[in-house]
Amino acid sequence: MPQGNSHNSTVGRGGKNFDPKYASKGGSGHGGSNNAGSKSPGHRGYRADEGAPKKQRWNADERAARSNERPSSERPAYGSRSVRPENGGRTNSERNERPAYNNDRPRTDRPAYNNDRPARTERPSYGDRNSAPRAERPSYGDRNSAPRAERPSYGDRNSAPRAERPSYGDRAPRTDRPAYNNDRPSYGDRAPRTDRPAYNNDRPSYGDRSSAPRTERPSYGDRAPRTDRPAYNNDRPARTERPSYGDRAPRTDRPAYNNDRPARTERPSYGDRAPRSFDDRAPRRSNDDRPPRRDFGNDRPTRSDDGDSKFYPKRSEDGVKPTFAGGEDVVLERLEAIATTASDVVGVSFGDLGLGENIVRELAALGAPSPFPIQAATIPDVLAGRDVLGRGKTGSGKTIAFGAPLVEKLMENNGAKDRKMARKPRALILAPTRELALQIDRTVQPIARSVGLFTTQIYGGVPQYRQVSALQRGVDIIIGTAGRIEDLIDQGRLDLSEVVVTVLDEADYMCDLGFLEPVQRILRQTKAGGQKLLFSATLDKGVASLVKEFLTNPAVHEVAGEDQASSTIDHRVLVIEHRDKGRIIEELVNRDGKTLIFSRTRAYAEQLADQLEDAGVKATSLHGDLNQARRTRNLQMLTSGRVNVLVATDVAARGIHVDDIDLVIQADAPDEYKTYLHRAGRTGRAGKTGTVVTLIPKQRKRRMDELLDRAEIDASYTTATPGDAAVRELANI
DNA sequence: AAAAAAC
Repeated sequence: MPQGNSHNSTVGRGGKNFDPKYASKGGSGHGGSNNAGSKSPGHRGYRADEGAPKKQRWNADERAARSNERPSSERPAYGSRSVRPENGGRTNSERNERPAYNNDRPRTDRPAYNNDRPARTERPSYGDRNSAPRAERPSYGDRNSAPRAERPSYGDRNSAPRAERPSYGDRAPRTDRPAYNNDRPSYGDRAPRTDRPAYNNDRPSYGDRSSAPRTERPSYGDRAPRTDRPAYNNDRPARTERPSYGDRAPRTDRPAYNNDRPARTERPSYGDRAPRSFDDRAPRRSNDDRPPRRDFGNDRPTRSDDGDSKFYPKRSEDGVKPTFAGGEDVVLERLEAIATTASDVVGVSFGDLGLGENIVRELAALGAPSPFPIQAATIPDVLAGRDVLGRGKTGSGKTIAFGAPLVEKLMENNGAKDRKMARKPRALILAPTRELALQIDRTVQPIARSVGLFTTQIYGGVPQYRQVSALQRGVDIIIGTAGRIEDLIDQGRLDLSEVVVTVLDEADYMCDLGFLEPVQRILRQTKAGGQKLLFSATLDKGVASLVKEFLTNPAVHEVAGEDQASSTIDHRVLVIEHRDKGRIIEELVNRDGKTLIFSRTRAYAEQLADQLEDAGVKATSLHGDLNQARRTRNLQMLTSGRVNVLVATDVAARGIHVDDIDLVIQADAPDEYKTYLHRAGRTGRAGKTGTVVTLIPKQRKRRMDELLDRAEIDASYTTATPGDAAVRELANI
């Protein structure tokens, strides 16, 4: 625990929502010492007095107002930064937290209590499942909404606190802060241990922004090579060729690669290799990813052969080992068989696809009056009970593609009639991140409710008792993330034995190292022979192992003509000096639209958000070092438009939908082309236009070329320095 | 190497 990185920190912070923990930590915490510590010169929290005012700094309006009062000199980024770190966050968080602490307990408790009690009393009476449950569960269901509804009022935590503070004048802040101080100190001590480790890494670098870049670069230097290699490793294993080369060749080469670019320079000498790698790689990778797209027809045979091995289907493929061909064959064939085009869907309605009236009506209310291609392609097969693999580009409507037919199927299976208080869940939707799970529920819940079914979210970072009580009351559809689901299973509070439909969203990612095994364990808990639906914008052979173990004769669907050429996204690459990165980003975000910035690390995301705030830009961050309440809140701030800039790690790369993000900036280039595609897919959704700007140092051009090639993206390269017309032009998009 | 995912 002590070292649990993000989680611990997350939990710790989240603890505020959870009295026991919070108390325990606080108890363990060194309240008094904390204060002292925070005030010590060496501490970030030092200058607590100043820190308080600075916190308010976050609000641009307040800044402006205060600027008169305070010398601008106080705000120096440093001061604020130092403060923020302790808070575990930024000024925002601090502000939010204070209100949060005061409000949070009430909030968390109230929603729960409110929801539970009313619900409970109601339900009994509801013996009438239909009406009653609906009425009630809305409340449950609306746990989200309920809290939301409430929050609005709180809602305005930000504004409220703001308004209050001014009124408080100095004293209020003081009184509050003392309390905060207690927290901070506690964090101070704790933080240093858990959180700070991460921050420490950065800050040293931040401390001096100039230095920060420096520290990062070293990391890049190393990382870049490393990242590449892993990729290479993946491919190579796949390459049967190397085997022919003997194992050594790959090995020897890699060492060279390790040297990174030296290796690359060598490659030139390898002359052949690069081409090979490309040929091989591109084909294979493309096969893996692209094949789905292009290769369906062509490569399938090979793939089928290749696909045998669970983990290295691709690798073995070229090779000649078809031994395990079974699983992959299925995939390949399925892929070829079904490609839906937009024209195929013209005039087709959801009703035509087999969905009932209530669901169709609800979909229309959700803004989906008629099916998108991927939806038209998969819904009939899902309703027919088949296992389905679905690939539709980012923002193409995959959630409804599995969510709507899933609900329809549960309803058909006499779910409503058999419903009972303690019934076990019959459907499970797994997502890689909490935010995505929450987002999926926002779409699926209303659809389910329209036919009298209930959903609940099961994910970590929040107290579990509400989730558990919901399960005890009985729910039909579970939407969540792997960790908490396994946790509740282990506790005997969640039984998946009646789950007859399981969905893996971002299925290829769910097969990545670290996710695969938990997912396998969970799938094994579900009803044998149950229906499985795997969806992703980059669905590839990576799912072969799951397909082989859990799917039967799956139908593979994709949408024809959905390539990058038909995309509504404009891709740009800015070749810059690393030291200019911060300033260039500041210039790029100096615009009206919503901007999502991706960073490779949590620490840099945090630092960059702070930097932008210091530069007068309303920005916030989203990454795993934040507690869940703040994660949710910060994402909501972008959604609501309270801020126009969100700096995030790849936690936001997949699935997250925020309307009208028209610019995605990759402050750090991604390592994998799939990551690029998913990050880029946060813009240009549902046919809208968007721009993706990737910042790279010139020595990364080669890698970037390779990545874009694998992604089948054509991007323009521009060398840029701060103040360049090219940068201003992008900012004026 | 990073990130995510439970407490």
